[in-house]
Parts: sequence; structure tokens; C-alpha cells
Amino acid sequence: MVQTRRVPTTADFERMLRGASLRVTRPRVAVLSAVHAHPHADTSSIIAAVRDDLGEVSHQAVYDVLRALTTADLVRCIEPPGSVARYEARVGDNHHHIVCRSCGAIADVDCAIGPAPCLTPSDDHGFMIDEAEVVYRGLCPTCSTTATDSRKDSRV
Amino acid sequence: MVQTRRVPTTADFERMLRGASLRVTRPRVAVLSAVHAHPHADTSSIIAAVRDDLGEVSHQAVYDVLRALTTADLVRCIEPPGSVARYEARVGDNHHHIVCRSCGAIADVDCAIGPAPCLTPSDDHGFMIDEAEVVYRGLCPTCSTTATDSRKDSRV
DNA sequence: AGCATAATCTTGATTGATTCCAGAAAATGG
DNA sequence: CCATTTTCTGGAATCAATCAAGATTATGCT
Repeated sequence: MVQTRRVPTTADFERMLRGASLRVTRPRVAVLSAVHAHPHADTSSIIAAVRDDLGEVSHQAVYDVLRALTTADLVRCIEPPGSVARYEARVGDNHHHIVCRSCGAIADVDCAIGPAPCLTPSDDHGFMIDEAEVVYRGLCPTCSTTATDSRKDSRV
Repeated sequence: MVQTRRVPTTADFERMLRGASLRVTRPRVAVLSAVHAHPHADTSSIIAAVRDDLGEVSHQAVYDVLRALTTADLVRCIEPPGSVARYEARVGDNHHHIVCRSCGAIADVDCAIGPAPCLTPSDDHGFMIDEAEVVYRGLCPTCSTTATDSRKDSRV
């Protein structure tokens, strides 16, 4: 079963928006497209990508759209320590992230433990836990090879 | 073996600072004390606690001290999504946190899996992983009892 | 197709946490 | 007790993100 994963088209994005009961606007399609094209991009990168696509768009529109898409679960907002908010299109699959201490690069990881990792801490203090977000810290391949001498002291 | 855990005194904090090769100053002792007294406090709360203790202290001093203490591993900085930076005095024991979606309350959790939970993701993408930080999301006891009708839509 | 309405976008200002900077004050080692 | 180096003060600046009011636009209905 050779199913080539097709790059989503504008029509796909419109379908996603309608499927989420969201109005289809040019900024929304462009933002959704940008998040798909640039995983883990921060807001300013997304604004740049959207403007590259549509011409001038207010940053407020992009913030509004990102919030709407996040609420509708079409994109996911991640906020790694020491970084601004970033967005990705992989949703609903409970994956996690590796953040490079040196350059801030982010990669996706599927947890080794199962679909709902670590959802049972030793003592939940009476909390009703519904999600566990795991952030791995370390060095990316590029930084780990050059790290011996040039490891920058990025914030911990 | 009934070992009552004594509340650390000023002398203890001075010892900690010297042990970390940090100069002993009144702001540093006060900040260290404040972090011990108020786990998971944010910077402004710490500033308030320090000023309550010493009188006027510049916020810049507190920021500097917190950074120095964090670098020296005397305190730990946590940055829960949707919240400002918070600090705690429990360091080096690889514990994690539960954050209430509704009110933002934070509690400590020891991971159920062991001393280094989830440190082996299924595919590390070539990263050299040295730490895994887990953030559980859910509702705290207070919010979960009142959540049925009044659950605020805090940011996701 | 055309209209009314509600949602969305633009423009511009504002907040709030954090950082930068230069000079004053204080802690440590002789 | 002095010199040196670090730390603290005071004030300004930055940057992400939010707020607010009015203009535009998408959608549902006729």
C-alpha cells in the first residue's frame, strides 16, 4: 500500500477550515498553509510567510487566526522554555519535542512508552490529569558535533 | 528515624551561596529565602517577598540574582506554557509539575517511571538528550470540583 | 444574484515581562 | 583597611502579545 503523502493544497486547507466551522478567509488559508509548510515556526516567521504569500497582512490578524486555529485543533501551539510561542500542524497524535540547548532547533518525537506517556505520576495530588507534555533537552546533531569547543551558553 | 526537615536559616542560605562560589549579599540571601518560602513563585512575587524583607530592592537585582542562582543550580526556573517564569528550590531530583488548566496552580510530582523518565524516545533524531521535562495538564482539586459549570476557557 | 448580519481584519495604542546600559555601592582577598 | 571585581541602582528600551474601535468581508437567506 504505497500511499504517497500529498502536500495539502489550498482546497485542502479550505476544507479543513469548513470542517472546523471556521470561515474561509485568505489570511486563514495562508496561515494554515504556512504552519504546514514550516513546522515549529514562531509567530513572526509565520507572519513573514503569510505576507510573502498575500502581501500586507496585519500581525493582529495572524495572532487572531492562530488562536482560532489552535482553539479548533487545526494547529497546536507549543511554548518551549526560553522561546516564544511556536506552531505546528501535527495535532492529536500525542507526540513530543526535542529542543536543542544550543541552537533551539526543535524535532518531533513519538514517545517510547505508548500513546499516553507518563499519564500516571506517582502522586497526582488530587489533580485530574488529562495530558502530559514532554520536552526533551539536549544537543541537536549539528551542535553536538561542534559542541566540544563552541558550545554557546544559551539560557538554561 | 524521625528527621524533622528544618526550615533553612539565613546562615544556611549563606552557606549555600558560598558553596556555589557566589558572593553573599543581602539581596541574594533574601531571594534564596523567598524561593524556598514560596515554591513556584513568579518573579514579581519574589520581588515583593524580597522587598517585604529588605525594603527597596531593584527588580533588576532580583532578575540578576535569580539568573545567578539558576546558573549555580541553587534554584530551578520553570516556564509553564501560558505562564511567566517561576522558580523553585527543589533541584537535582528530576521531579516534574502538574499545572491546572483553570487556575494555573502548580504542584510537584515525582515521575512514576523512575529517576529519568522517558529519556529514551522511540527516535531521538540524532539528538544527544540529557533531560526530559514533563508538564502534566489538568484540573486541580479545587477547580475540578467547581469545574462542572464554571470552567473558564483558559488558553490552551 | 443581492442583502443583512455577524465574524473577521486593519490600524494604532498599550501592556507586561524581561533585558540593556552606565554609574554607584558593596563584598572579597590581601 | 584598601584595591579590585562583582553586584546593585535607576532608568530606558525591547519584544511578544493583547486591547480597542472602526472598516471589510464571508456566509445564510430570500
